[in-house]
Amino acid sequence: MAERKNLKVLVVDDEQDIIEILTYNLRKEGYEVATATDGVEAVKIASRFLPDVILLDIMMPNQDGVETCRQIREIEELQHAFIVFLTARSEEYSEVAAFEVGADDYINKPIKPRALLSRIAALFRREIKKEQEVSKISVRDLVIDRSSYTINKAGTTLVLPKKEFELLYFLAKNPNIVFSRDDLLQNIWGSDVYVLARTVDVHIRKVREKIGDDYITTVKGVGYKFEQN
Amino acid sequence: MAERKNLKVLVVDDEQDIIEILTYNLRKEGYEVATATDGVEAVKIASRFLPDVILLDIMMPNQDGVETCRQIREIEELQHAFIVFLTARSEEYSEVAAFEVGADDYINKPIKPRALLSRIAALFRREIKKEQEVSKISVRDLVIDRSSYTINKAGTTLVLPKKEFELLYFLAKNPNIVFSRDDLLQNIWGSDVYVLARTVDVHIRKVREKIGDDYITTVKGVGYKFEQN
DNA sequence: AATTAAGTTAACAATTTCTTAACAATACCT
DNA sequence: AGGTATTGTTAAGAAATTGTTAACTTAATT
Repeated sequence: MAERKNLKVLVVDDEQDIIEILTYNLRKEGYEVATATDGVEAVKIASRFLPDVILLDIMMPNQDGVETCRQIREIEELQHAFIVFLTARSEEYSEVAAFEVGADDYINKPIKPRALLSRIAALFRREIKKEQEVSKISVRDLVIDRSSYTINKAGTTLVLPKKEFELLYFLAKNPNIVFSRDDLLQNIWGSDVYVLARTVDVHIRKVREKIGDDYITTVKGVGYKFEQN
Repeated sequence: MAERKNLKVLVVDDEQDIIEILTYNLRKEGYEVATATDGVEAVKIASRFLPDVILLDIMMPNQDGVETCRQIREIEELQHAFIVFLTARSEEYSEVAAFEVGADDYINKPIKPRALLSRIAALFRREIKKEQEVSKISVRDLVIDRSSYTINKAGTTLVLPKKEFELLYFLAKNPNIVFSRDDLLQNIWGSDVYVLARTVDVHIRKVREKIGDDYITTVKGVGYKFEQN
């Protein structure tokens, strides 16, 4: 997995084992890694290492993750670093506080390396997408507006429920490309949601009901696609 | 859910109940399943069964999951098998050790069959995508586009059913090479599908009907080929 | 807490695609 | 040319996939 230009990750955890596993896996994927074993050290190192991602254990001696996060956010150059909290399932006390101080994501231990990596990768992808993502797209006679979750078709305005909107938006954004139901689930529902593939069909049906049958076509045995013309 | 070519899963757990539930669900999804009730047996069976996925209980009599995992990883042919640990929430002693010995994922009991299945499916999706090839090929006046599942011929767009599309795609990708009906069945239908060889003829006929007779030629007594010029 | 909306699942219907079998047509061989 | 093997073609029905509806579950809202 090359292609990445030297992204830097700072791992902060008081357990040496966890540091080792994460470091090992991240390096294997081509990330540059630094580590810290408590909050105070973390702030110190972060300010010099300038990581793109910070994996931060919540429960730590000396200074906990929430406070550490707050301090990191005050550092100018780390304003845009991704901060991901690591936490044991039980200690949910901080869940809310975590986001309040500016965390970007939240991962429960036990940590699954693959899941973690794919989530980190996703953070960057999201970032890239945000830059390119237009809130409004026009295809054929539809104007799909992300900011209001509405579809404008020939003067009339439709409001779609979230999933239906996302589905239409995703397909319309990638016209003429067939997506399998699993692809759609991955992209719209996310990788950690387990719903039946046929759920997609129901949403497709509802979208068609609202915008008409001739936008989304079925490729039997494969999936669905949005027809450009 | 077809589409999968005989993926093999080895289930290792000392509780008969769990084995049965998992086996039942996996078989229903079309996986080939073998089972073992302790670590020693697991290694023995794994080395002959050569599973693609190994679901491994951590707490087992005789030899625990971590040690078993280590031994399995030493077997050359199982280097790339996915190993997923199953564990009761409480016993987190092994969390770290598990990944150290090369586990790929980690699932807490009680196991929700659906989540498990979708996770296993996800493991393979990643693999399969890698193998995916060029999505667009141009031969003569045809453009065969895998991403939209369409054929473009001199400005007009043709939509072929899946098998016909795959057949044309395969032949066009390897022009001027004669394939026997069995070759085509192997490559397009897969190695575990048993249909009569003459089924190919029918599909060839339909493809010819749609794109014209002068692309695919018959080599009597041998098979079919796509004519480059 | 009750009500409403959204999302998911399950069941059945409708449709399309695939496969088979039968017969016709064609090429190949002696 | 006649016989044989192979392929072309068609149509019927099997199998697989998708459409559609309604019941149910979950989440949001009042």
